Amino acid sequence: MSQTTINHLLEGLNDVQRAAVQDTEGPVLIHAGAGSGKTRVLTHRVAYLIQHRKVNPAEILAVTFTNKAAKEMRERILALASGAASRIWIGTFHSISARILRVEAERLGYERNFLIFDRDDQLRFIKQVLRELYISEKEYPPNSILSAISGAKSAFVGPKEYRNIAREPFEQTVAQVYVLYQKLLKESNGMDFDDLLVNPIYLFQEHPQVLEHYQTRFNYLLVDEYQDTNRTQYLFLQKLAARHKNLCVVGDDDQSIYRWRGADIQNILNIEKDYPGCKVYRLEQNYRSTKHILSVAHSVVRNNKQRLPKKLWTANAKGEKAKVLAFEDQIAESLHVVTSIKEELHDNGRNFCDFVILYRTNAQSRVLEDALRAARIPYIIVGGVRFYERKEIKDVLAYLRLICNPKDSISLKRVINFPLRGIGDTSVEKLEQFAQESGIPLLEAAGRADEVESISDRIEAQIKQFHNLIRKYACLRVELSAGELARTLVDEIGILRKFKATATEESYGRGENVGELLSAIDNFSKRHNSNDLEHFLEEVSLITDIDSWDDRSNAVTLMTLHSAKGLEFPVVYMTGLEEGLFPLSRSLNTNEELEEERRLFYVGATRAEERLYMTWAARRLRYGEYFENLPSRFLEEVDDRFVERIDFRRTYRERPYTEHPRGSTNGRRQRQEETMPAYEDFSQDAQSFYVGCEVRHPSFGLGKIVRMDGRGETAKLSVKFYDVGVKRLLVKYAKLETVG
DNA sequence: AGTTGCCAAGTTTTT
DNA sequence: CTTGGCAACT
Repeated sequence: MSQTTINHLLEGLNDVQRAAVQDTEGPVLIHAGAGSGKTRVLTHRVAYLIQHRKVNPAEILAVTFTNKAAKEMRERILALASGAASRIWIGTFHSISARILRVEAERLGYERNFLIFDRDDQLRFIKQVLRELYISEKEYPPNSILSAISGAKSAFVGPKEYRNIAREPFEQTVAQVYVLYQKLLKESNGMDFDDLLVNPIYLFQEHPQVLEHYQTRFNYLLVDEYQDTNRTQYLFLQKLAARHKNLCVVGDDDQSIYRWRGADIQNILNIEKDYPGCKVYRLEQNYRSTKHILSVAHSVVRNNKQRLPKKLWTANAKGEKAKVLAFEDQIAESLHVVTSIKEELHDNGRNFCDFVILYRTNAQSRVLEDALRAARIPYIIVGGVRFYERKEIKDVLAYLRLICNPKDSISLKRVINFPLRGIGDTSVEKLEQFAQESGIPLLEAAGRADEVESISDRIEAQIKQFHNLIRKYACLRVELSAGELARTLVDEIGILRKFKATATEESYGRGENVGELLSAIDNFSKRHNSNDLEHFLEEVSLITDIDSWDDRSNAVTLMTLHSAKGLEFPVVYMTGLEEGLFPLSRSLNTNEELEEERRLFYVGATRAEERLYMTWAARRLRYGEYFENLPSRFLEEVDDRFVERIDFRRTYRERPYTEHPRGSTNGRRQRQEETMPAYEDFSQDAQSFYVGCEVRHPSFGLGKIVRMDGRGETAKLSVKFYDVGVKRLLVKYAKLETVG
């Protein structure tokens, strides 16, 4: 490759970036602050490896956080390097593992056409296990058990180890379920998301020659968003890098926001210990945001104790001060966001796609949507109910999955009576029992329904018909493309006609969704020039909303703060900045959780290039009830040098402090007085409680309010007592007094 | 077997 | 305000 090309690769990089690109051998850790051009470093590094170090592209493995990021990286590398770059493996941990496991599945006792089960399927399995064990779902909620199992897998704790460390009754129950859950998954020839990460490690442990193959195969490893890897992912990388140690990880401890999902911040904090001789680079120049925006982000995140000291800087302009806007309620908030967008469009000549509206929880999107729709502003919403998780979509997919994988009993149970065939729960149970006794998959049992005495002839005929239907399509699969097959199937089971016949707006939408699914499959068939239904199903199970988010369409984007990671927008609205919502009240129990919320704020703020708006509402409708809110503590952590604060609330008459009969006089109380809007009946409260307030209860002792629903004497409080834990109390009845 | 309607519960965040 | 689960209908 010519010298000019190499220079071209290094041109326009700053000194640190250039050094990080050229330092290709051995372990490298790149601390990359928000907007510091880390994607640039990664892509240039890959291109540099190929062009300058003459590395075979097929030896490079690049791991990203989302499929979308993978796609982008591939495009950018292709632009820099030759077409050979298409042979690089780029993907998420999940998609890469799936790709490896497709080849190696049989070594682990799975079939190659194993399926990937999503959360919904996982819950069905858990429920089935609970039923078998006669464990009550009330006592042990399937959701909690699932999170426990998922947590264990993220920490690479298998069923046996889990059983050994399980102490409390809940954990022991989980241990029991865990074993059977895994057994059931395997019998269905399926893996859940976590298995995709765990199984390659088992594979490497049990088959050293396989590990060796992949170690040689992937000579250069690059990992993006390293701060959000978990223990299992760490082990995966460790195994692969053990020989050559050519591991380059890029991350930012301030942007670690997936601790709740098992991400282990130690992975980044300890990498220098784990990889002796590891080179460390710090990208601290930000190219994205104005000085003011960076200062806002920094003022908040600097309050975290668990963090590597650092400060981003930028040569960009100071820009406008960020805005902190207060509103009466969530309606006023969303209306103002719309007004502000219109102003920006008009005054600054922006496009719809320049805006993003961020929020902490998906439930907050509805009001914003309403306001945008009323103003006829086009918007795209990322997240919420995912397309591939909609009922009608999952039903059609369940057919396709069953056709691909006759062992998939979960899918079978989903569709055996959809559309209605008169095969009820009791018949399915009988069939299941028969399958279990004979040790055959459920579908095969369906084919032999005549052997089950207790099933009536009429139902038996229905079951057999269903069985034949699946068999027919299993055969057709060879002749038809995935698209044709799905279309024929949907036609035969007549669900589109059914949706049409129901003629409600809802069923109409469902029909449309199924139509959309069919064209997605068609598209896939064309794009891949293959009739491989399995590949489609795999892609579908690993796809996320952010992956399909189309940033070219000209619309305002709405998404959660979590989804926003890695993206940037000229104008950012961070909404719902209220104590209890952001930071979320559930995160106030431990400092670790609070710090994660703070990092989330940091991620949100650093998405902004030019303008940052932060809004909060004094009252917000939640669970169909209005809640009183205080502004988020994060807003108070920001210095007024960087923000302008505007209160859009109608000014109520000032309420003299003394009107509160028993108002205490500590500092906290006062602060609340300043920020709390005065309401008609507020002065009648015997006492004022607020989240974070310390209280005394005659029998529970001292505690702290962690949540407050409603106000006045009908308010419901969650109080975390230092001795007895969290209790739910009604102000009216509990004899609580404030401490101060 | 399937439909309707009531009640309870719940929301973090997602690969 | 929504969703899911369950019970009591048709």
